[in-house]
Amino acid sequence: MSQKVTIAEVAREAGVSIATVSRVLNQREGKIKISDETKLQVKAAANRLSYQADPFASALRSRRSGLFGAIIRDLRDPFLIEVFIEMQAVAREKGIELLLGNANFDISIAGRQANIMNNLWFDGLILLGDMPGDLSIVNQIKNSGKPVVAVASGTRLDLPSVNLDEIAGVRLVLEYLTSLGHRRIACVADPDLLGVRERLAAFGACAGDFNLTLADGYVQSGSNSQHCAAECALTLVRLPIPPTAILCGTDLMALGVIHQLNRSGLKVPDDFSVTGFDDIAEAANAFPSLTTIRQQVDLIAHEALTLLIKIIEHQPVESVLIRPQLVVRESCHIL
Amino acid sequence: MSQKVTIAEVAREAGVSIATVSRVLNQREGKIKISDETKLQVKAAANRLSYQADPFASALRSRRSGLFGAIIRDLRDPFLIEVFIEMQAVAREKGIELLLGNANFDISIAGRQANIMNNLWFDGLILLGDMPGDLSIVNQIKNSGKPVVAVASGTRLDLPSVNLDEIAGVRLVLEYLTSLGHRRIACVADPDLLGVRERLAAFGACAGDFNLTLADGYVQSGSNSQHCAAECALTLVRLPIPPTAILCGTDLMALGVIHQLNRSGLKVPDDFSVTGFDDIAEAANAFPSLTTIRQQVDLIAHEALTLLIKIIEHQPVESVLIRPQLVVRESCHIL
DNA sequence: GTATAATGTGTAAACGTTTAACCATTAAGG
DNA sequence: CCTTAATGGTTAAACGTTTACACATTATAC
Repeated sequence: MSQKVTIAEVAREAGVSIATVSRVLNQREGKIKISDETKLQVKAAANRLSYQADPFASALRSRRSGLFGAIIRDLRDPFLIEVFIEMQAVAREKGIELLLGNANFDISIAGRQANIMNNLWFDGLILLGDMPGDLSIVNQIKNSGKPVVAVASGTRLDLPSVNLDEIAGVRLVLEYLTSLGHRRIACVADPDLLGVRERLAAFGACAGDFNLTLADGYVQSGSNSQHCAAECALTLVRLPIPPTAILCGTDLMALGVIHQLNRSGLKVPDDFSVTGFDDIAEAANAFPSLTTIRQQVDLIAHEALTLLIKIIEHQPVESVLIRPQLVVRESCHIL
Repeated sequence: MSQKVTIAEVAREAGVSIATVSRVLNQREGKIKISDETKLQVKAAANRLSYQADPFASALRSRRSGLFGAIIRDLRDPFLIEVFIEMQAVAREKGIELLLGNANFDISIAGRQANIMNNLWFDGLILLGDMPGDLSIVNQIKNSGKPVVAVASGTRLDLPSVNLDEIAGVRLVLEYLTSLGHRRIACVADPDLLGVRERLAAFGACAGDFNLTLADGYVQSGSNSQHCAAECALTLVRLPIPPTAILCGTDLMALGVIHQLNRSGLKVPDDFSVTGFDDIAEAANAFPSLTTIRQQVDLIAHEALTLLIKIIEHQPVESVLIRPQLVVRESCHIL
């Protein structure tokens, strides 16, 4: 229950002025130098009194809070969570605190209002995962003038962004599957996710290049959950001419597909080859382990934060496209 | 890029004093009344200029930010995530913003420091899931004098808390399993989780009451993930006298066990009955769907926030124990 | 020996609110 | 008609920092 100790008391204790204390503790000695002796004195005093600068006063005066905020589309999405965790680590290294603001915030008007309020606390904002429908939220944020970068949000957002090169990713998968002899390749994806929608589009666009039969019903839509993916899988295997391989829009859906196939007594990869996207942690532990496209989470996190900091410092920036990697595991089989 | 519009400008626009604007916008007219006419005028002016109070100035003066922070043990834990999402919703209803502060924060000293810093932004703190090992962080938080409540953190924390009545939960499961004729019941759990540890203890304590054979190797430990649970399951089925039912410490582990059994060609519930704990979303969608103990997430969220607000208002508080519910689905079978 | 620069520190003015204390004006009470 | 109470405001003092500016002192140059 320690009473508030202010900078003034530290100053008195150290026998210097308030300004000096502030300068020492913030290491912000631009033109101004402070003797090592005083520095030590101040730090000692601050320690003795266990002084903690009041963040509100500090932020009010300096117009910066040292807080970044992430707005995540869906807290239940394991990939986005991985990215967030990594970002938090990277931010911490840089002396920034990354908080998770609104999550699942597309639910209501109330959510949007709160969202705006929220932003004011943050020096910068990260949009994680693509934002729902009408983009009005994104526009509000853009108009607020807060530095912001979009991560894994699809490329059509007109914001500095970090995204996977979706087309390259899809090409990697198709190259691999066709090299195994597959021609009847189906797709299970959630078209609500902008990034995934790009994957879908790429799938359609590349199909020709790889000589694929794109039969009716080969593109199954469902929302990004194991449950929905399972239903899509059922539909696919019941088609008159079922596919031999199933390309899934996310690992989460791929896992759902695999579970459903197992359940139906079908073997992966013997009867069906299955691929994912993202390379979440569970992908490696699944049975069979999942062949997938890895998004390098650490790279994404690093690029995003670097971008955001550049924006804050008014440096020129360019969006970055992350190169995908094919991770071959057990879920695909030669035809 | 709207320039900052201050309360002074709103006051001028509305033709009233700064104080009046503040009062109207905060609805904080304790003894003081404001005519409806002026209220309208002020609100209109604020709207016209799209005024947003500066949160730092406001917090500095009023000593309250309207921000609550949650510190979550593990962002990958689906149950904790559910609780957080629900809490955020409840908080929003009350005009509070709940941010997710440090997550997975047990990783390093650096994390701890940041953690402390962080707390200063918040009016109140929620500890979500139990905190790692040495409790030094918890103690620091306690000493900081910040209002705090612990949620799903086990009961030995000496903080106002909201917890499941673990013993009652275990009894429910055992009652159910024994009523189905099971006597050889094994347990798969992560003893690192305080709450789960209590479940384990309850299991041991109740075993006698239910006439159970608690053979060697019937208690398998692993960390709270599908992967580890799968390994535990393997060990169990290979025992000379394997159990007929497996009680899992969390749904996550139960799912891991089920997947592993499926994989090994064993049938759930025909060959083994399996139960979970928590009732996460996936429990209902699993195959077979999971019989489990439901923790009422909405109730937990509501109680936690109510508790925290009471503490902030210096009202007397008592920890609450949530009554568990048995949810019977398909994963158990009569012996 | 004066002019100029470098170094280290203090003074005081912000930052944009909230809120205690005060002050008119009108209504009610005797 | 004077006093008291209620109503609807205003004024100005915080809140605890950061930081532009001024100011000594000492070092360096010429």
